[in-house]
Amino acid sequence: MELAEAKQKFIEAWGKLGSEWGINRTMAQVHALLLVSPEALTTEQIMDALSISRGNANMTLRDLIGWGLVEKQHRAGERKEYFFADKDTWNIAKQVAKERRKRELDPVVKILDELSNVKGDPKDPEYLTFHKSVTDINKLAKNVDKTLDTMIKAEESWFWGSIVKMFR
Amino acid sequence: MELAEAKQKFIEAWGKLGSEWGINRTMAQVHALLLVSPEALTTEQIMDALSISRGNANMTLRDLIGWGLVEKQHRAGERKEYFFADKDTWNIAKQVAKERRKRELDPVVKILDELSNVKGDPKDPEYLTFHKSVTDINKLAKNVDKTLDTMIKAEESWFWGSIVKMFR
DNA sequence: TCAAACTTTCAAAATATACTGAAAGTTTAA
DNA sequence: TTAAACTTTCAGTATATTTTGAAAGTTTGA
Repeated sequence: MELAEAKQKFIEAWGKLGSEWGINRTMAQVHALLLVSPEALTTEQIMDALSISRGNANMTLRDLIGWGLVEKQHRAGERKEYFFADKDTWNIAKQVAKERRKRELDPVVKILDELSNVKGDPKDPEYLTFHKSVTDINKLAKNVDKTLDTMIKAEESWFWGSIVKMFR
Repeated sequence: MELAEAKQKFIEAWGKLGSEWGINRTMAQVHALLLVSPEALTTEQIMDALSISRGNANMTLRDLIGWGLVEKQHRAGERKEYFFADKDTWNIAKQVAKERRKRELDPVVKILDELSNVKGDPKDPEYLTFHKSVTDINKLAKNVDKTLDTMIKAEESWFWGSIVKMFR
């Protein structure tokens, strides 16, 4: 397989996985493109490589910066902005975990906490089932939350070392 | 807060979380509705509770059964089918992990394996960056894969016990 | 065998999401 | 201060996803 073809496949696969997990396909593709680029790229280059419009490229890059996955680079004597992706897989994973926890998991945990406190007739099966499901899911969500928090604060070596040993 | 209102909030929250993570909102809502129902429900009851069409209810229930989260119940002397959700949070988490691994993660790992083997000029920075990113992500994906596999095979007590102790 | 009771299918419609491109905005250097 | 070089915005458009609902299919009991 040619390198160019392989890059294309990588970009497609990453875009597909992203979209299946609720991340905009184009955003995942731009990220993939930057991941396989040794040099920082300009908006123009990204537009060309992925056949997307200037507006789309601009918004997507802004989002990626917001996720902490990409950064702008300025070069002396140049007006253009260059974009560069952090290539460290562990940083990427941590960053994604951190953002999704904050944006999506934490708000739900907040609601589940409220709903866990709803009082009702302890003889009413409707209430009992509601209460049990909500508190059980709350416990699970809090566990996931705590796990992600630990992961975010952890050192890379911890992940590649101890978790692998543990899970077997 | 009234029980009815609380149920509604739970259904909404679960639907929102689902859609943010690439799961059809209606599917997550039907699941939530069944989770808080002590008794199995008919298609009609689900249609009414969530204001969805018969077709949608039917397809969504079929999907939920496909995910292993819901099962059909038949009652003696009745033509109607009843639907019931497994209420065990641990089973739900395992089931979702299992399906998403199979449907979405494994296919990507397969592609990454192929791309890891693409050969190129070891002096070409384009190749080197591509190769490093792909192999690094492949390692991470395999780790996640292995972790999920262990989780799927693990006992509930293991999860609630040792993982909680570990992450702190 | 019939028809009532129920389930499934899927083309068309509705809705939600993503993208475009041109205009407006900003920065820089002469 | 001007204008070229570049970035940002967002209303309108396009695309993708989800939902509807009526027709077709199936099952059951008389």
